[in-house]
Amino acid sequence: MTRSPEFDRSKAVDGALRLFWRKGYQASSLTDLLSAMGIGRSSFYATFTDKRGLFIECLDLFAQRTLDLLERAHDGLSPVDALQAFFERDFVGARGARGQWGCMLVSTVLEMAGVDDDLAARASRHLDRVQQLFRTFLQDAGAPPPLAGDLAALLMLVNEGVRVSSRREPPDLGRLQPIATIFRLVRSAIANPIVPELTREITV
Amino acid sequence: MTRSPEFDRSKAVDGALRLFWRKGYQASSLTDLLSAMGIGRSSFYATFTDKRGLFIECLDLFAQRTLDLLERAHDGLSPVDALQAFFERDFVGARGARGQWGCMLVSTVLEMAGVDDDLAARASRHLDRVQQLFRTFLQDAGAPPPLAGDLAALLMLVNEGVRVSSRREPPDLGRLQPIATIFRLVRSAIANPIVPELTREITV
DNA sequence: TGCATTCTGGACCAGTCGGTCCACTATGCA
DNA sequence: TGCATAGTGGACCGACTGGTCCAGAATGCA
Repeated sequence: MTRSPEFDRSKAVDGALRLFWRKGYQASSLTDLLSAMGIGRSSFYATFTDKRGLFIECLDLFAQRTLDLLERAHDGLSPVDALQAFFERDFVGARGARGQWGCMLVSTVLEMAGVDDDLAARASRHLDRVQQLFRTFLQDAGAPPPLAGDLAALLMLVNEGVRVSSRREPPDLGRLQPIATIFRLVRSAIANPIVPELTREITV
Repeated sequence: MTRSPEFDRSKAVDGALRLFWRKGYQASSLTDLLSAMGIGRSSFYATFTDKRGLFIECLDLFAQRTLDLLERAHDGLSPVDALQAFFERDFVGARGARGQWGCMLVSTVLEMAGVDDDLAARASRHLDRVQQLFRTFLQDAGAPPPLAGDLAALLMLVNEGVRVSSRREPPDLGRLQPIATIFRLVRSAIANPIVPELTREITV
């Protein structure tokens, strides 16, 4: 056992994560990755198995950070306020970084579905965990379980949409408006009983 | 002027569109494209400029078809019913084709943002046109213009989310539920005045 | 100091990419 | 029938892909 403990592994992973996040899997060439990580080719293959293996590590890390972010928003805010803050962060938070790059989980589902289904499924499972957290928050806010489930599924759709939308130019502040709208509707749905005559049978 | 009028150009474009739609731009290799189009390499470059040029043609065609689909749904249905039918179609319509492949415009925004920004912007502009159509429908349904604009933006977010979600397995029928939920809320918002105390300042 | 060990820059590999080119085929007209 | 022309299969190209390999640099220990 000699020689220094190599380079800073977690720093390298972080650099890779940022590149994958911004450009996706296929468009991130190994050469790009190496310079983003600040390491050489051999160090790369000595430390990680694959480009694909590294991607999986980044994907899992991204998911964990997202869950942490959401849970941390819960401190000091009411459940629904925390959710709304989480959604708004995608547009205004940390300009130039997470605010513009959308959600790596969503991008991965879209990029890899039909190309590498295992990767797509992995990202999809992470999204399910996020949706579960939405559901918990909504129940904490007083929504009865079935309604909480419905609204959580709806919020996940909106979330996926937000992440797509945040990649469209320009990062207009007006894009915050639909988030305000959906949360107005959600608060109203929790506060008021449903109005049955406005529902409509699903036509299949 | 001799020789037959080459192959069936529009059939070839259609084959390419289906491949691009399913696998995205980068993952569709030229070899895949040629076999999907049923033509040879030289015929390809004699007829189209580029892989990229063909992609643009397919993207525009896809957008036009989407707009047509939406307008055609307006025949015989109320504006909001037409919108809801359009959304539901993404999950149940034409199983195995449009039902599973999401929206090429949305996928393109995500895949190309930061990689080929011109393509991403082109897809984004098409999405704007779709959103305008949403707005028109909502105004036809009696929503005052500002509300119609808000709801159209929200529906576009949900639409983008739906297209992402439709690529996640399994194509569970339960995924229809959030669509029913959002349209219940939308109908309610059009029918009832807003409840001001439920709104909340946007925190920037 | 000198050895053993670990790490790394960069040459190198086969495979694939999008794109070009040309010899050949199939056709319509004289 | 034979020529001119339009269309095409497939060999070929340089560039780049992800991945391997090895010679040599850098280190800790004796």
